[in-house]
Amino acid sequence: MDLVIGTDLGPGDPLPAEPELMRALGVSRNSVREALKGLQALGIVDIRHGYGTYVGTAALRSMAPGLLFHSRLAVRRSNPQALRDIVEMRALMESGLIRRAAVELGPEDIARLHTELDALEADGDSGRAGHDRRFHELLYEPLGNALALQLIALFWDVYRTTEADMAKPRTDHAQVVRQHRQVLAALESHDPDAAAARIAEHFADVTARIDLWAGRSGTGQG
Amino acid sequence: MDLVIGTDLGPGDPLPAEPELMRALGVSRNSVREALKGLQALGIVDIRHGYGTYVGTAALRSMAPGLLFHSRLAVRRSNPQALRDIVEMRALMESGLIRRAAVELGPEDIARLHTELDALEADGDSGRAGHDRRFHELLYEPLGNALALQLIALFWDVYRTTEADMAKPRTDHAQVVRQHRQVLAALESHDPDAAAARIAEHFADVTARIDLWAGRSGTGQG
DNA sequence: CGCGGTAGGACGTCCTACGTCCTGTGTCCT
DNA sequence: AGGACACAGGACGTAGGACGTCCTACCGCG
Repeated sequence: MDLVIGTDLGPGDPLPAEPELMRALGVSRNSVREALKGLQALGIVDIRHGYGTYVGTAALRSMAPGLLFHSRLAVRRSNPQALRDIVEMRALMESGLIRRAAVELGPEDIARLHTELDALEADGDSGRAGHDRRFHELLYEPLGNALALQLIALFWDVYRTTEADMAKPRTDHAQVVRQHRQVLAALESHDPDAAAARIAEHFADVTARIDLWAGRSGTGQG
Repeated sequence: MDLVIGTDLGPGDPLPAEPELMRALGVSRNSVREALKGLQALGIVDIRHGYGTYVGTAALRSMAPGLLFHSRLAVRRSNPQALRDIVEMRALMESGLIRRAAVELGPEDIARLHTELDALEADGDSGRAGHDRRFHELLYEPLGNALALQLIALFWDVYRTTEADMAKPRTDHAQVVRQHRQVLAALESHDPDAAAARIAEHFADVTARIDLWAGRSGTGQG
């Protein structure tokens, strides 16, 4: 890490090859590779077979496996708290950001959201995940906070994957579409409070679904 | 990861030794070690020299290096946006959580916060970081959201370390103490709105300090 | 001019050997 | 008998070499 920062390399730039790192750092190739493997896991470098090693660009996608692992472990032990925590963080972040979105989003942003929402409604339950995720992305993309985008995407992925591990009550597709439309309506009227309230409702439903699962499958406390 | 989840291991439990993993997975020790090194970076396993390998407990501390790396890289290139993003996320999370804290914290929690704040004031600028961090931890520890605690601690660490990289305007110690006391007062009167407002003020100051740095040292946009 | 084969670089995997750290056991000294 | 030290064993850490796979670039051939 210090080497990259010290040599003025930027995201996407190629790192020295393994043999050169061996000489530069005075260690064997095994150690170099293990270090790179660790950095790769953290998203600091991007290793491409037969091509080279490059400075990474996305910091947070890399922690999805770690978070996912612990969540799955918790769910596997019938402890719903990890899922509740994730949903609470999503609710906190989105409730705050949606206020900015209500103020800052322009007509073309709104139009894109309408398009995505129509696609979500049309696709039915099959292709649902993709459009739902994309909708939440489009909500906050114009705000210019790359970290927020990555965090929300991260938690979305972790939640969705973990959810798949548990035999959960089916989601009401029509209800999801309706809630999203209400959020969009609040955005169009540039009403931060209403938008935040709608988002809060959405997440309250999600939490309720987790409680339902916890009640019939787990201990309720782990 | 699948092996751990599949064999009903929990956090803290020991993993099979490297030779056994070689046999179980049918790969060489190098590959086993590189895989473990990646999992270690993600906080999924905890490797202890001469002792053994264990299932990890803290999921998020592991992504500090990655986030830290990208933030330092951004600051080094005079791009303050990464820092602004981090502070905005802290503000979003803490503003939301502080409302729950205002309602749920008991007298003994408040007492602990007073103690920590006194220590912060007494220590002056030298030991400041530790007490400031601990204060924010104590605020949200009773809420039972382990993920939130880890995220806040993570962002706190990343922000503090990155801040150290830039020649920044000094923080007004007395002002920090005063702001924290105001937050605590709002908590004692169980007033969520006031607490959230005080926290928002605190973070507004932090953001202002970043803008000051950006204005005199960077491009303002990278 | 276009296509396919070939050479080189870079990462992926494997094997072997030795070093370091920790623990448990056994012996020796007190 | 009790405690300190030495030793052996297990587990992770590091090193060096060899070969395989993937990708790119170059060159000859049609």
